[in-house]
Amino acid sequence: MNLNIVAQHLKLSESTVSRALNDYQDISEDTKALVRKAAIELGYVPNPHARRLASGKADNIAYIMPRSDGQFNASFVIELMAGMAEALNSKGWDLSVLVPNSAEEEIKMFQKISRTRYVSGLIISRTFERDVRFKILQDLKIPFVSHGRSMDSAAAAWIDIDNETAFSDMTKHFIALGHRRIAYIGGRENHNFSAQRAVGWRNALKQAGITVDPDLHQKAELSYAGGAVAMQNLLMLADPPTAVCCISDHVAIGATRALHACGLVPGREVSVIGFDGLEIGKWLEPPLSTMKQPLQSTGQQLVEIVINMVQNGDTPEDHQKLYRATLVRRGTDNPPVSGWPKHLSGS
Amino acid sequence: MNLNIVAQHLKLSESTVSRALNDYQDISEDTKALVRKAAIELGYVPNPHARRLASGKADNIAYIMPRSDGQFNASFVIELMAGMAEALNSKGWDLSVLVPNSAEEEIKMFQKISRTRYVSGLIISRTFERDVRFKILQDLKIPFVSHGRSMDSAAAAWIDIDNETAFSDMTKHFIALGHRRIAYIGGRENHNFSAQRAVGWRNALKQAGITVDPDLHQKAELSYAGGAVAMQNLLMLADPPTAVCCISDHVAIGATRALHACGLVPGREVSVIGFDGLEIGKWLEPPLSTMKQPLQSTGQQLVEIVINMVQNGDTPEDHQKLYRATLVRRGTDNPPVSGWPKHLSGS
DNA sequence: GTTGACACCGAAAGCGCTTTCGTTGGATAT
DNA sequence: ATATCCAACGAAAGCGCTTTCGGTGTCAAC
Repeated sequence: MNLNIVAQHLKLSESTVSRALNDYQDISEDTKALVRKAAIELGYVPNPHARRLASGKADNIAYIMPRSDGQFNASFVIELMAGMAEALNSKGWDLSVLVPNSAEEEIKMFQKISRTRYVSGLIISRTFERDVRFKILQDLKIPFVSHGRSMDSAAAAWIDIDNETAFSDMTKHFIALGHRRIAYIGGRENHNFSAQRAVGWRNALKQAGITVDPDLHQKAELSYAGGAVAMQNLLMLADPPTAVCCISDHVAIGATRALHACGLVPGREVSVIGFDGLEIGKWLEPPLSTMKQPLQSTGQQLVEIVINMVQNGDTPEDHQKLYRATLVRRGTDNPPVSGWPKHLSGS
Repeated sequence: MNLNIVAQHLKLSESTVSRALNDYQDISEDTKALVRKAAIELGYVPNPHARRLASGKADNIAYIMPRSDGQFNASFVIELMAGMAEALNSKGWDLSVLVPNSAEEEIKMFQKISRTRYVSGLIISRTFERDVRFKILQDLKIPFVSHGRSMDSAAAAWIDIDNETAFSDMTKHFIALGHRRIAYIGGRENHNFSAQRAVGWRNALKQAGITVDPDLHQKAELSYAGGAVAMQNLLMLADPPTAVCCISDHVAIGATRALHACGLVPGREVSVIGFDGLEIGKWLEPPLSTMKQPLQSTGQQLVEIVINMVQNGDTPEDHQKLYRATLVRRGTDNPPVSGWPKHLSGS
């Protein structure tokens, strides 16, 4: 079942049928209708490879999936991909996933794409504070959009959440509840979002006239274990915090585990707020407070941006969007209690 | 940079270069070496679309990603996909993901694939007890492998865990700890694994001479909320269980939440074991006992099976593998305690 | 009646590769 | 010497589609 057969069946030429299906202007509406009808009846679907070879367009986009290293949030990625696949499918495009094992391998993938053009657009994520990929992709002239900014993303297209404001909001919320010793458990700061979130925390403290104690800034692995270790460090301080801002729900969960281990209750002696809005948080004891980012449609939007860049040659800079995260109070954010820290509360 | 240029550069014909790169037998080793060297130097990478059009082979695999409906385990899917992508990448194949919104849409995708052959093999998951997809894919002659069995998968290729044995093991473990009132929280049984796990639970009870109380068989949504509801139902029984087998870690987490809500401690009054071996379980209070399935390499194996079927025409039935899950004791599986259930323990 | 303009369609040349088949030359057998 | 065979390569026909270009036919305009 190919163009030729459809053409014969209609007693038209292949080229007419092709142009009719692609809605060219020099085909009459009557024949267009005829052709479309016949195509459906015969169950004709164009061969993508032939189409791509002839047109030189790949009509698919690739998503660089972050490697599963506990460093990221799986349900987040799934949600994102589902959004992408859906948006692409409605346009007849494909979604390929690439899973590089290392930064070098990722670059090699880019080069291969640039050679063969077998992928028309790219979506990257997990950006670093300084991220060479932006320059590389720009040099290779591969249309791409990033999920997350970078210091090198000024001329690129991206969607991101306003990390700084989010953690500023989170910290201000703690301050409003009456907290003064407010810690931040972040990542190792090579990831961009990690640095931004630290800034938000720090600024909110400064604005409230609270001195920033460097001991209260923990740098952890972005995992359950990392959160647990960081919280242990905080608890061992001479003057431990009464509230902790966590860079992710995973880290926050690890942190609450460490609290439990010391006989403390999250949200009582030490308040904790995570980030990501994972559903699992609802089902913990006590339920984890968090901040939620609107990722429902993020996947779709990423796709739409790339498609616009590929098809219409849109300027990347015109597609930069910042979203605001919202606080979800569930149970681990409360006013400070008396009797904690113990050594300060008298006998 | 295409075949033609490489050929001119070497003063050979296109066909010779092509066959040399594809390791045909009628090309001398000398020229093969020469061609390969030149290809690397010139940075030649064949155009996948042209290759696919000419050869009629797609050299890519599509994975039908389960829709994100809380019904499945996201990290599981990610892990699987990472394995697939890696295995495919080493062979130069691509991984596409398809996310159907409904069963009908999924069928349509199959039909499109069968028409255009733009995908050479398929990986499906989330099988139902009766699953029409097996017959459909066989009729359409699309090579595929399933992650999970079905009553209709006799002639198909699949990888699965031995659900029945796993839940039999789990139940026997509870019996060995001294439990007699052992409940099972499963799914609605249209999913195949759900039914199999129920059978394992039931058989283990029968073997131990314990009467199977239908009240102890809860059918829940496969989500946190579903687990919570099911546990509430169990707790309201006149004679509640002392141990609960849960179909998934998600359900188990919901169930423990319900226990906490009633002032009970998971692993004390009521023991709980989940299934999947999610890492999150380690970080709960108390840590959730579970059963772990070996999914490290499952993705890779799925891919290898499809590739073998596509390339060598392997018979599907020859690729059916059953894996055994192993118990991971963490904290919520303990012997029954006295004083529970209350009304049976006297005043 | 000739010219233009325009709407509509067909012919044909690719896109870059694979694969069949035919050709060549040299080695071997007779 | 002739016939036979095989290794090694080139020629050429596609794969199924897109896209440019040219060619009709029709109608209004001068």
